[in-house]
Amino acid sequence: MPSARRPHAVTITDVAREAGVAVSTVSRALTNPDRVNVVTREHVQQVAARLGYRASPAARALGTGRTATLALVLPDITNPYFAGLIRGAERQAEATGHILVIGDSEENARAEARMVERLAPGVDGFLLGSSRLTDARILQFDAAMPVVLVNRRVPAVTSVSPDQQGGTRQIVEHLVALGHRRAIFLAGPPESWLGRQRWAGISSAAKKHGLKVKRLGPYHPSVEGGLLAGEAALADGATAVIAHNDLMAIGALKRMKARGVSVPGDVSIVGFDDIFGADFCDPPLTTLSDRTEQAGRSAVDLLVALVREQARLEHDAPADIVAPTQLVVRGSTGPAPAPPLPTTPGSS
Amino acid sequence: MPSARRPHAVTITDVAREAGVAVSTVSRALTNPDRVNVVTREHVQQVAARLGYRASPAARALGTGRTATLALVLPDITNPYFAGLIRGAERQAEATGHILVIGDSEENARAEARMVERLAPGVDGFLLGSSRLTDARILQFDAAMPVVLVNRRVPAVTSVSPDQQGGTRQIVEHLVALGHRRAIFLAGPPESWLGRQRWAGISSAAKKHGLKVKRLGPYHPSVEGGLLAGEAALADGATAVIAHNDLMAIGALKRMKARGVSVPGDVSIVGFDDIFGADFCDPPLTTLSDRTEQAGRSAVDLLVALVREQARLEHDAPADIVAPTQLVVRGSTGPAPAPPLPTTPGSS
DNA sequence: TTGAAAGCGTTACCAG
DNA sequence: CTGGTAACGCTTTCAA
Repeated sequence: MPSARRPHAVTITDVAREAGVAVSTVSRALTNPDRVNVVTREHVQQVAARLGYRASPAARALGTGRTATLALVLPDITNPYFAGLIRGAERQAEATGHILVIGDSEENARAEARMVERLAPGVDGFLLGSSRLTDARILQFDAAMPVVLVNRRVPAVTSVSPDQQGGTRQIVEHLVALGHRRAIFLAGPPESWLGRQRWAGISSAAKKHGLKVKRLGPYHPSVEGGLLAGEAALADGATAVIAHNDLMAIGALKRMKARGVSVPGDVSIVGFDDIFGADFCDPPLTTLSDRTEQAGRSAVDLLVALVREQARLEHDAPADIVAPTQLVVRGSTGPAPAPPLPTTPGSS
Repeated sequence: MPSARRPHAVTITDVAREAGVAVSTVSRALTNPDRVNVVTREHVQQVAARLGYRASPAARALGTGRTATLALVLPDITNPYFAGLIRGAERQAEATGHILVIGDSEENARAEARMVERLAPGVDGFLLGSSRLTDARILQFDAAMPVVLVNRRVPAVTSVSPDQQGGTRQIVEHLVALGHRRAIFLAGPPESWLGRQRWAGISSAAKKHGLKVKRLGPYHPSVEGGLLAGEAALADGATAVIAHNDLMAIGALKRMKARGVSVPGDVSIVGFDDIFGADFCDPPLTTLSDRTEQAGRSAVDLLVALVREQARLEHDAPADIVAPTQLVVRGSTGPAPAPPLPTTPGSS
């Protein structure tokens, strides 16, 4: 009794037999058309089409060592911020003849490393989005296989990241222009490189402009985290709040609303990412926008190039794309409120 | 000069040599542990671990005909509604030892079919989410490989779908209780089974409750589509609007706001899906909620079972999970406004 | 330009 | 319980 496996529908051998040529000729006619006589080639191609032949990816991978599959690993698939990245990556993967597999690390470095190791044998390379891994671990993976970082930069590793320096400067200048003198930065996970860049950029720009900024956190980079963070921000009493990302900003917004605090009357809020919803929350969110779909496409292109280079044992200098960011000013930021009369010290 | 392929790091042969046993024994020790003597097994496993052995998915797939890979195809990866489905599917895929590949059909039946055909040779089965294909095409795919439908039912095909009949009843009763007498349904794509169910359920419940409902559309199931749809709804003058999904509802909401129409003062709006953002738009959206992450998990479980059945040539009756839905009442629905004094006919 | 045949890494069958 | 050895389907030398 034959084993109950699903046989690969129609194989190259079927095509070869039907076309009256050797399998090697079929292989060539289909993958290296120029290495085959025109009439042979067309004949083979027709037969293949007629029979509905589809090459077995497994067999091809076994022979070539390449799977035509790319992996995209993210800390939180449900964060709308990543939707654009996923779509961009998926489209470009398809355009370059690749399949995209997806992995969620749940904001967890260990899970991310496990995911990479689990996926590694079956893919040609990795797109690591907002990786929570250490630089050392990333370098280690990068040494073993093609890796492109998105939203992260590590020396000597190919990457695509949004310009945080310019972005944070825009934010700070916007707030200063509105008369704010004290701001709070609600920090996300310490593992977030983008978060660290944001804090660094804000601190530096703030110093330059005489804005006092205090960092609170870390908080989980979600609406729930923003709820907590918003509470803490309220207690501090700054007139401007810069959240690690829009999810947190929206959470903070919710909390302000619940507490009867007017945004932007009493406090202004700024986020990062310009995610779905940032334009229709109440008030709409002022936020730093970047083109995630484009980043996804670029990242795939870079990764595909890396895979090819590896196959040829060549090595270009790693590319480092820094994509522009743009502050989208909406209703959540406004002029700083007039400072309250200072309470006499000791009168409490 | 050796070809520049990436060799599969450490193979079963390496392990066999190092452990002093045959490759077949290694294979068994690792995949059918009970078919091997305890001490041999443990020895082999240790050696494999020490060498960092990872089976080649390609080689395994070639031999067994199974890839341990599942595909999830969706009409729009960026619709937040699908985020939960993606996450649920991804988690359960991981839990069952599978890899999840993702495909976006861009609301296009032809693209969806192409995607399925493109992915088919490399996966064990398909999760078709909100498929835009015809029943006939789905049956055709289902005959050729394991398929689980999500958000769609087709006779004899395994599926997981939210209870639209109960859901639409809840919506209609809610509106009727608020005193609405005329409503508009803003339709999505005709290819959407869920959309057709929604219209059917609403019509039927409306008739029962004496609510007049008119259908407008079809519109693209996006915020942009909702903008257009909202305009049309305004022109019609009904007091309640039921949108194909939350994306459209939010678009309609935006348009109302822009037109100075009060929601829910002048018109109430109801959506479907309870997506991210439905709770913080202005006003928050009354919408029919379903558990997408759970649906994703269930769908993967069903698909894995199908794959196993196929391998054993067994065939259970196809499962049809209908998951409960729940109306989440928020600020976008309220009492119907008092009817305006009827204008005298002919006085225009 | 084409054919024959040697892998690629696993699994599964068949002996022993 | 274990070893040897065909497959699995394709690519890629190597010859002709």
